[in-house]
Amino acid sequence: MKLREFAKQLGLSPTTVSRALSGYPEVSEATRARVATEAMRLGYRPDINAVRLKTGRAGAIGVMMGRSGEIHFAEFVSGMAQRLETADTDILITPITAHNDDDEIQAYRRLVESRRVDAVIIHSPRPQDPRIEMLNSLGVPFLVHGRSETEHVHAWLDIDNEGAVRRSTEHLLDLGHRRIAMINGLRGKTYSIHREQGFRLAHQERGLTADPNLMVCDKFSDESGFRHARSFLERANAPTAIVAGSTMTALGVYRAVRSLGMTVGQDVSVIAHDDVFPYLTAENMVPSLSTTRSSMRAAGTRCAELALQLIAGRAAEEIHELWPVELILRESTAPPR
Amino acid sequence: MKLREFAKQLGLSPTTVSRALSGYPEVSEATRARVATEAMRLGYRPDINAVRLKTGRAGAIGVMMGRSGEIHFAEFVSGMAQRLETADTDILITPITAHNDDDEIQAYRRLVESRRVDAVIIHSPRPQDPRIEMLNSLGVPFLVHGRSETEHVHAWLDIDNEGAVRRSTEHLLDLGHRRIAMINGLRGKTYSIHREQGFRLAHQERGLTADPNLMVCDKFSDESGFRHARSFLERANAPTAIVAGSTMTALGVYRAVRSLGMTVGQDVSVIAHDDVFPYLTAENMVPSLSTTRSSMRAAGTRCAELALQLIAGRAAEEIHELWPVELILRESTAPPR
DNA sequence: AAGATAATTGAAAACGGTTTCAATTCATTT
DNA sequence: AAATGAATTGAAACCGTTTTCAATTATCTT
Repeated sequence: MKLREFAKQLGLSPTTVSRALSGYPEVSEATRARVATEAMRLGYRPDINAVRLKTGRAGAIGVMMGRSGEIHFAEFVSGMAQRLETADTDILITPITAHNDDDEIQAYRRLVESRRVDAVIIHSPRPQDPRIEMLNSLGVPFLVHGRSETEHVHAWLDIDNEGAVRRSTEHLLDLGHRRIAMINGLRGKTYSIHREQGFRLAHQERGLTADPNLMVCDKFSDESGFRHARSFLERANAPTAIVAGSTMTALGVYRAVRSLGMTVGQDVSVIAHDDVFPYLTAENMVPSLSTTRSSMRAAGTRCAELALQLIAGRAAEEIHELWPVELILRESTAPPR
Repeated sequence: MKLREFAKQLGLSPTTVSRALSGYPEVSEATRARVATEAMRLGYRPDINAVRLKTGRAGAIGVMMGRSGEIHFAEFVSGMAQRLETADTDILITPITAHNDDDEIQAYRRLVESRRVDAVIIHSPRPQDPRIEMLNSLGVPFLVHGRSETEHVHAWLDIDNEGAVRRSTEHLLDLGHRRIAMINGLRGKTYSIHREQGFRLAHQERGLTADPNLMVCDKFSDESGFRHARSFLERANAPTAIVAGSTMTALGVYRAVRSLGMTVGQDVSVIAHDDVFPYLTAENMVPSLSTTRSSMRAAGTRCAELALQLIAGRAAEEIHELWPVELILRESTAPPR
């Protein structure tokens, strides 16, 4: 059903009906109520594409999705959805399939220049991330989930990765551990750099030096956790504690520890960062896993809110949120043997 | 830049430019090439909303996302993206937040009646799923990932859940197990029913009866795997083998087995269904996990393809794909003690 | 009750493309 | 060279809304 037709059935002009449905003030309450009721009854709903064309608003936020099945992705998007369902705003998923930066830039251009989205959210930036300058020059509101060191203005929300790992490492050092390994995230990402910084700082504060041979970067997966932990623990001068990048990594670490006939929380302490996945909880692991915790879902919800604010005109330079991280001690960390 | 302006710069009419870019045959090759080059150079790109309005095609496929962080979701969508990136078709995520069917139906109406999407994909249907009749009556092309028993016509793609569990169970029975437990998926979903059927059939074929006390339904998570396995194994007449719903469930099952001082593959056999997540591989578990395997990402890719075919006009009644499942035996299944 | 003001309503012009139909150009045939 | 048909191009209508501006109706003053 079209507006024309619907308006005629009501004996009103399309103008008035449009105004009534869009909440304009100059329409009488009686009329508005009648229009709303009838729209429901007759099932009239504006063609969103006409609305978008006319208003210039796409009513959608774009999210870039990396090629590799990202474990965080579903939680983040689900969090976004929670905020956006009352905002009549859609979530548009765009795959980043590109192998070179140029292809990636084309993907953004497509989104923005053809007016598919009003704002874009990008993840896991690098310190000098070309995407940020790109989006800036495209003139589209965008939010960075994570941080970058680029001088270009950008709104961002990040968790305190440095503080998180600093605190986990301090905790392990306080327990008496002196050889601590870290299985970090992907090399080059800002969050990995921050985590490494936290790791080093905790050591420095105590006059110690983090051992570069005990630091490694890799993707967050059970398999990489296993492989690296195993390699660490088989060395002559094996670490007595391991800082893992995610609960999934920790899973592999646990496995590696067991596979060598050792016990987590006794022979080796393990602590990890937990993004809070409903299907894998640190508390339930055996032994329960000490973590730094920050909900990925909550980040998604907040990022959606901030993106809406950007669209509404809030300045990017005033949107910088650094979320603290909870330290939760459980059974997997204890003094070294 | 608008079409008018761009066309003027080229000294052509908007008509010709539009045709050149849309690949219509009646435009000379020379002109087409020039238009394409200049579009690239000057950065012209049609406003997608105008195109959508005029052509009536939304250029997007809608995917419903359950509220609870679904572990399968990212992989499925990522698979879809792989197919859709060359089809100039977007993926629209819509949260199903509804607690009652009515809200859910409203969500579909919104998608379809306001022409946001050309097709919809729904997941995990129940045997009598009201969504199917709903989408049918809305007249939108839709694809069901999973199966339903409704008499309403619908296109679907499903894996052979019954066959998968039948084969895993047969395998366990062949090894000599007689008390086998199953930790199934969510109650009421068709896939859970099919799996239960496979479980029962494998028993029946051998003149045995599946024990209803050893069958339970729950969500796929590490935690539920642990809880149920634990409860099974603590019973007087404990099972010697467990069929788990997912690798995540299996993780919990492994944990439960260990927590009771037993060993997977020796005291208890475990087999699970594996949707193939890049961050958690059955092969790497210790002991490596026997599975029935079917790639969720591949399903996403194929569902996207089928959705495009539906949009192109292919009849729903001729789209029914039942995917076989691989049985992969590893170390977690062995004869009972 | 008339005049002024405020509250509602409607007509028509966009928004930026696509597509129908008609006009023009070009190549081919006689 | 004229006639014919094919290949290109363009003018204008239209997709379904929103919004500007003008017109109408209701309410309030005096």
